Amino acid sequence: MDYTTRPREFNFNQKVYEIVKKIPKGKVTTYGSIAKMLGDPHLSRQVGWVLHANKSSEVPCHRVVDRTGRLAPNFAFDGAEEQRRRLESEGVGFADEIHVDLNSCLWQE
DNA sequence: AAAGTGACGCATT
DNA sequence: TAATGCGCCACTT
Repeated sequence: MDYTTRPREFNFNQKVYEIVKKIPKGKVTTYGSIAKMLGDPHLSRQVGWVLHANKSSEVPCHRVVDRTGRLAPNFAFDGAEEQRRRLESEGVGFADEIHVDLNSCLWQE
């Protein structure tokens, strides 16, 4: 990481990771929620960027969806199907093929 | 260096 | 109700 030119970004990334790691099993959260927890509701896009940059890692990014509950892109993991499968096995309910049931599974501090 | 792009979200048309 | 536009910020070309 380049602290000189991107000090803010570095800190932001760390925070995002910390939050995502805290998501309990069987729950999901949204990019917007994470951004809000960080203090700036408008950083939702960056949250997505951070997760994409890290994708498959120690961070359970499959528990992060957009504000409608829609699963992220087919580009992540092995495809949206894989993500849905993982979420379902954790007990996350689905409204339809690509939308989680935020009503009962949305996690918030 | 400038413009285009994107794991988003909200307001407006 | 659906479609479009704009803000936000880092990345890529």
